[in-house]
Amino acid sequence: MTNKIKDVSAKAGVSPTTVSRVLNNSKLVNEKTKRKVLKVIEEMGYIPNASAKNLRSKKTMTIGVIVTDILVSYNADIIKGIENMANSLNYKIIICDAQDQKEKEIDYLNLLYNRTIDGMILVTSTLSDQEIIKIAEQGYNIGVIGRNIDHDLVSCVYNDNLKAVQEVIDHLVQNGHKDIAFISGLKDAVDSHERLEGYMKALKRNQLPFDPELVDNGDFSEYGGYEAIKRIIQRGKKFTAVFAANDEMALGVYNAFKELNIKIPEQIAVVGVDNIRVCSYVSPKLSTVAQPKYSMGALMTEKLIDQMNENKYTSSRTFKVSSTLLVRQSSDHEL
Amino acid sequence: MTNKIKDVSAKAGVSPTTVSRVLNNSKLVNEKTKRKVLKVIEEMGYIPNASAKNLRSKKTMTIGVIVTDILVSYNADIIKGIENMANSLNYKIIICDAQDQKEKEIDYLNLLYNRTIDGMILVTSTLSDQEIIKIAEQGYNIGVIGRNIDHDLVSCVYNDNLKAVQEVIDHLVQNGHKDIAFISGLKDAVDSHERLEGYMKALKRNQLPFDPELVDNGDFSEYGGYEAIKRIIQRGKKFTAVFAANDEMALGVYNAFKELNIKIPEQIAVVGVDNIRVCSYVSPKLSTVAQPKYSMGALMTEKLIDQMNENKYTSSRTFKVSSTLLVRQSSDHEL
DNA sequence: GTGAAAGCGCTAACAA
DNA sequence: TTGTTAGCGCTTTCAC
Repeated sequence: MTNKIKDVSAKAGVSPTTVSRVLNNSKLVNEKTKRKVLKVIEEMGYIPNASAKNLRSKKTMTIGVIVTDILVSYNADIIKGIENMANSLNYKIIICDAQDQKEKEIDYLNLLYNRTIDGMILVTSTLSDQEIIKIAEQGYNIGVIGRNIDHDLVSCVYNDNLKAVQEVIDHLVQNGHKDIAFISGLKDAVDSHERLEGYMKALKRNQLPFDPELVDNGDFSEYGGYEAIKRIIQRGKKFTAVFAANDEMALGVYNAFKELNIKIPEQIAVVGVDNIRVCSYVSPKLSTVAQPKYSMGALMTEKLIDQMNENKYTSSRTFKVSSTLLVRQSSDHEL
Repeated sequence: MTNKIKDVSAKAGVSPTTVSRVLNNSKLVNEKTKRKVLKVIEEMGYIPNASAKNLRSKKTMTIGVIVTDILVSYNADIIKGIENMANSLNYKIIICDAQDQKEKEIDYLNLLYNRTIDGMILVTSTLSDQEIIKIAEQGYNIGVIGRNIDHDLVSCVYNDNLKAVQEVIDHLVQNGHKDIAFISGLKDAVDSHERLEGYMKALKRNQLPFDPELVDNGDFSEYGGYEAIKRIIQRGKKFTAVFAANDEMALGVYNAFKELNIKIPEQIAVVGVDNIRVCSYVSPKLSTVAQPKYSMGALMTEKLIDQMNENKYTSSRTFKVSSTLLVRQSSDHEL
């Protein structure tokens, strides 16, 4: 069988504890002893058993990440940020693809309960604030990306949706647009509420009326955006710009206008959110709001690990990050 | 503290062993006893400790996945296939983003050695065949996606590159092309060799001469493709079609021809490989070779888990999958 | 069908 | 600075 600490300690003429101390970089060990032990470890090709260590130390140095769908590039960018930061702090990550099923999401939380992982990061979860708070109050380390939950035990990194939306509307108004349609996301998504709120506030600030007939919901998919804009068009109201709550739906809007032979941006301006890769490849290039996804993942991870190790209440567990409006061809035209 | 098996067994009036049997669906337990134990578990909200279980049973039900870069959609698709299959077989996956660094890749293999994971899947690894075989011979479960390693202990799922390339060349020849440039990938990538070989074979089969001046290497990036095609153009040879070893490089080819005001597909045909999402959004839509990425990931996972549990030599650990040529606008024009 | 005893390989607590 | 002892919580014998 493989070597154990006992084998190393016997060969090095020290106790298992000393070997353990060397392995864990404890200062409580003489430099000379350390070198001797290290040499034996090298010679024997000894590798510590992680399961035994986990059991005894009650830590696994692993963080779980639940995402709705790995393939969505928004999530992939965040995962990259999480993985990189985790790795640099000696943590591993377990990826959980919930496939848009709340049931699966709840299932994955077992990794937290059965101590497979030390903490969990939820990327745009479908769990309610209350459900998440309850988990945190049971003593589990949990963080959420994309939403602000007001609780000392839940770390959050989220976006300043209001500011982002206002920036978009201001930009469109500056280009002479007065009738701006808005395609919101799923009705019960937190982001959707905030963005709709931002839309209304921004209209007011620009002294423009709010017309509910110019608003509809999509499901964040390309086809959902296509259908939503079709519904808005059918209502017969005039509008010269469309703001979609994400890029996928904005692409659906492109499809609808292509069918109708309406030119973007000459006849209609379109702006999305997320800055997915396709934005720069479609014609015309799609204006969008870019979120610092990688940084959001990295920041969340740093804070969660901090929380796990400090294990104390800090008042600032919540981080609001800003996004950037990228004006491309699809909205770069003055009326 | 949290409940342990002992607490459950005491309350249920049975031995810890029996509780363990219930937990693991052993048949060696009376239906009545089982129900009783289950009821107590439910009441106490008992959750087994995974670390203890891992230590004792010498399994973690976890598979590691090393990818060069999560953000590359080719990898993301494969990961999705792996995650889904693993999950359905009750396994978890740990994602390792090697960020194109061989050093990091080697580092991650420690997860295998220290028993954090039961097996490892390499997605287009930079390790040599010999290095991988050595790991397998040490008794670790390892599988590779994207390459065929001829060894009983290494599971492989890879693509029939030769056939794919021949299909592309045949398609171009059918459309009247006789001078077909080829942009290969990194010189030392296995895929590159195979695709170049396929290119030469296909030319021969169509009785076309092979001109090395129509071949160049890129680094699989968009800009790499741009530079490669520029070099080929500068040599002054005539050609009417370009086959790039992946879509990113094909996009670089688009950029070069746009600069030169040369029309695709009227003046030049372009075909890529991978079927990344952007293909369908650029103008003209890019013809490409689609690999069954999701299935490759799923298949690999199924086979690796099989291998881990059967723990016996099987002669067929190697699976060749076929790809599909998707003819879109960029090559849909007869000369 | 059930249980008692042993121990997976490590580290924490305490003692020296 | 080092070592001894005692378990972490589970499953695996082996016995009944």
